[in-house]
Amino acid sequence: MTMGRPRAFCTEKALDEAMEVFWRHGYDGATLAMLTKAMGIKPPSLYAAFGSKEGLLKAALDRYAERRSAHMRYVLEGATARDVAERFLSSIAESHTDPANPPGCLLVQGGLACGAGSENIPFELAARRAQTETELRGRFLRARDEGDLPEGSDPAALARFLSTVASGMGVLASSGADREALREVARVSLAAFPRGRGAGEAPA
Amino acid sequence: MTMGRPRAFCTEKALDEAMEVFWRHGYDGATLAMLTKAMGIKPPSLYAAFGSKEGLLKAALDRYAERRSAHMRYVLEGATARDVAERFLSSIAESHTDPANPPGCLLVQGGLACGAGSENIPFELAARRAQTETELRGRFLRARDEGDLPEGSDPAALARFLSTVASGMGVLASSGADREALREVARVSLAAFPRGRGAGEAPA
DNA sequence: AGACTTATCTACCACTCGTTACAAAAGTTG
DNA sequence: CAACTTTTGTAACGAGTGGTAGATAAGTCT
Repeated sequence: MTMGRPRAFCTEKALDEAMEVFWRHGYDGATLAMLTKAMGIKPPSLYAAFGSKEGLLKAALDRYAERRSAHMRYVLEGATARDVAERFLSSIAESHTDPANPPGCLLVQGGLACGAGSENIPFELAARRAQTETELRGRFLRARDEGDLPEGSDPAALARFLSTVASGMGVLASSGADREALREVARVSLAAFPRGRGAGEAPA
Repeated sequence: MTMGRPRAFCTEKALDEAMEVFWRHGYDGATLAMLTKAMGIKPPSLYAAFGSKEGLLKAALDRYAERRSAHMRYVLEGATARDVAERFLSSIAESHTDPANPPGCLLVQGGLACGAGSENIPFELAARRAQTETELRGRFLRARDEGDLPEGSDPAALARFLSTVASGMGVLASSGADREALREVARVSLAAFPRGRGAGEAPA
């Protein structure tokens, strides 16, 4: 098919390894030496395939989003706004403590602050985090139109609240909190969420 | 008084400048060049006074905790558990968007993930974050004993929830969210908090 | 004054960073 | 086969990293 010497490594497997390194050490903390070792390739192969360290991160972020999209679709398919919130928080509690990955969220661990020369990385990550909030807001706007949220509810505020709690759970998981701790936070958070179309009841 | 040549810079002023650099760029992202320039001193003075880059961070963290202690004392003096929660979230919304400081929380911005040679930094920051949760938990345990929380309430879970939301607000502020956005999150979060000793009402 | 103690500055250390020439290797195409 | 195209490994690039000698300056002590 394609001409020239064929690539000796699997791009997707390599991206998975790179993702793990960025996840565990952050963008600045992840060195080319770590990345190339984990990916099992040498620097020239990395640069030929991804352009730069930043290009590699973006490719890894794309793959991360791709992985998450199935979960997010399931979350948004919740019958009611409250179902959606419950699914969202539960899925976060599980995924952020999945032993197959570093703890927390790549979009948070990747880097909230970076050094000289990578100042744009935090923006990139923030933009990807905002994506989730946008999806939730859209779903909650629909829920309000469907009469699925009480009158006084603010769909945008609820979406931002959930997304903020998710970020907080990322920080918590990154500190070594176990799955049960995250589930507890999810449970308490859900009490802030309006029930059906009426008023709430006894929160925890 | 003390013998030898007197120090030509003010330790506390220098620490404030260093704090700002760590806050804005994270531990790994903050280079000695940035730090010495901001502090207005040369590397040997820095090392004589603080021992190492890590020593400087810890000194800055101590100063950060000192600054916050007054706010935290005010928060814990709230009459009821709900007052405490309200004061806590409000104070976080204000302080994390204080234009006098970089956005967010130093204990989050400082570094959730670090590179080789500074793997212990995230632990240090996590330990300091846990301090706040511990203080809240202590206050809520007292509140329960005073009959200030409903029967089924879990003081530890509530403390962890608030501390998690605070971390999330740090991430949000770091993404450029304005003060009003954080206040909104605080308001919604408070709906998860039990009212008085009875059941809750219509949340937002 | 002179001995002593501590801080400051200039210059530099060994090392690591992200990135890239260059040539050899491994394929496809005529 | 030879021409072409792309990938791979070795080795290195300049720039910047955290950290430090060693000399000098600026004070206090006897």
